[in-house]
Amino acid sequence: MDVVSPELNSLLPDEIMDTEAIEDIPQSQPDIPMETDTPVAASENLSLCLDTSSTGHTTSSPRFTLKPAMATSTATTKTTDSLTGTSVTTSGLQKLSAPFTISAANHQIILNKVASAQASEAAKAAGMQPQIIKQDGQKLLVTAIGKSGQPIVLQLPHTGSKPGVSLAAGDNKSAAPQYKVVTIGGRTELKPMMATAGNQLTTLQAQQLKAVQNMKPVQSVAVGGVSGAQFKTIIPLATQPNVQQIQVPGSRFHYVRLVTATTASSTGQPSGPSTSSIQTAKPMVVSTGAVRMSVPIVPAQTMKQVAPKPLTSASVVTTTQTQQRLIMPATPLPQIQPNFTNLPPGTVLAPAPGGGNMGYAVVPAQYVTQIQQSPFVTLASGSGFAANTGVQTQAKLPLNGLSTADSTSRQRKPCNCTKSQCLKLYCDCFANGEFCSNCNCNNCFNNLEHETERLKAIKTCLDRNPEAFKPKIGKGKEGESDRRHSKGCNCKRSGCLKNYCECYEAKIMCSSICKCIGCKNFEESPERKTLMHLADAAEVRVQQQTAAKTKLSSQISDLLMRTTPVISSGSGRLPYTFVTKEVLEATCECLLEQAKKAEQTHQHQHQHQHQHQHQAEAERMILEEFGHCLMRIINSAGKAKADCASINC
DNA sequence: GAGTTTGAAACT
DNA sequence: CAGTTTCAAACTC
Repeated sequence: MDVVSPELNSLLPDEIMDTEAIEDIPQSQPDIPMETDTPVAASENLSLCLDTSSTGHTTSSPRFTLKPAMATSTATTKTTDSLTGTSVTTSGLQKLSAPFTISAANHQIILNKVASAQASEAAKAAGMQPQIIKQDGQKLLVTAIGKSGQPIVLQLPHTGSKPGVSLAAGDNKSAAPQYKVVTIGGRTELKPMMATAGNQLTTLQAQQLKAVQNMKPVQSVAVGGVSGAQFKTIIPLATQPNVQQIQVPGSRFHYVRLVTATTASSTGQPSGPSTSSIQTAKPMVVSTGAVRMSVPIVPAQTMKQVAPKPLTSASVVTTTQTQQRLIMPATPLPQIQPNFTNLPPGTVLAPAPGGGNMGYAVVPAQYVTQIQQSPFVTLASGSGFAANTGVQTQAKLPLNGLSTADSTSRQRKPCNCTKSQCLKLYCDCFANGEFCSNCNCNNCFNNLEHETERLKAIKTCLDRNPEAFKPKIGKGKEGESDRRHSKGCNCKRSGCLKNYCECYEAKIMCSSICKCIGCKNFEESPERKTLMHLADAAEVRVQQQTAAKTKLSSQISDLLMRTTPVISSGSGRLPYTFVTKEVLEATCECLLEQAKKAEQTHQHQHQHQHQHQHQAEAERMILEEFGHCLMRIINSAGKAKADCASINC
């Protein structure tokens, strides 16, 4: 099955198209030629279809396919998955608002991206309907309507549904208050939706259509520095699997991940637990036969488990039907909201503690990793996706030139900010989109407890520089190095050979865009080569020392293994009982001291000596010392045995 | 560990 | 946009 058109493939960001990126996203920030505010083109109307296989509601191996939607179609378009029979029905509004549609055998989600308010107005005038989804199994409609661009999430209960039947607009007879309508602006409403007895979501009420008109075209929630995005990203509330938005930095596309809450009720009844849990998401692996795609989740760091920090106030928006959590602000942030589109890469909305009515906070995706590590939060796992247990690793995207693996395997340095409140780019934590954790900072505001301030700070940074939270190390131009600093350095005194230089620090060479003076950080630079050699030598030395310690440790362990049975046997071989732990430790100290001595001798007197000669000399010295140690042990043992014998006599 | 140097970020 | 100040990390002693 190949449902991905070549044109579509060409539009996809590298992270998606990289067939090797399923588990390992390339380090470099991809060049994504899609950062534009232009209205959505026909080719951009994609349908993400979840192929759930024939097992029905149990999605063990979800597969996603990308389908180009017929943006220009004014009539209802029905797309059928050739493998599963999954169908997606879109209405004529698609002409005006290009939706992202996710469909599955039992789940469907439509994410609208409304091109413009005018388009919505036109839609209303034309009496067009919002997206209609019908599907075997659970129905879900997620649309993007709301006043002042406030997204609204509409959701169908997780009840087994009959095959979908679309109803005509205006059918108000079947009030189905199962749909949770949530606005980013802080209004949380429950609005009845029109649906059939079979819970088929068919249309929106006129007032909701009206809201569509008023929606600002730029209201994307999670945007990797994309200004003026035309998308609306909506998070469904109560369905299995859940959906969490995904933003590929720099990409115009918004992706969603389907996640499942552990306790999500399959009957659509409200669930009890008040504790919040945001389901861990997995990279969506899109398989279309010839094309494999993974949908990256977090652009910067590995997300292991998604779980919100313990909250001091209402932090969970729980729908009346299920325990879905909406990760969106619950209160209006008029002065900030418009800049949701410019939030750091992968920004999601997460619960904010102590916020009173402010139920949710805007959190860069990287923060989620920290949030989820909270011990207070249980990880929701569910039946939607198989293998949903335990720690999960999300797709990895670069963080300032470092792959996620790099950035996560390496413990982040704690910051020491004193005056910036960790809300300026001076603070590495803040700049990297992370909460401060185990830092040495003073008066830190880079935490959920100061969400409002942090949000403003993010806005300020983005106002100043829309790319502020984008990785600084990205791909260079064609023909140039794969990695280079996006702005270039401006060094004057360091020669770009110290960590003051951002290029050098990122282990890349300066490029033509650098404005440095006296740069020595270029390919043929002798100074740079010397530094590299020194660094290599240091690394080799560390490796050797590690190997020596390992070897010695192994030998000691071996020795203990041999002697212990003798000691415990009480066989009368008294001398061996002297090889006690204390004796061994003393012996090891002697050997280590000898090794240090050999090293010092080499450094001070024989630096010209070849490496292998030095090693041999060091080994000789250590072995000699070992021999001395053994002799002392044997002598002591012999003496003790003699003493013992004399006592026994 | 204290003090200095450095260059990015922030400010004017 | 350029010059200056602020800031925190890198570096030195």
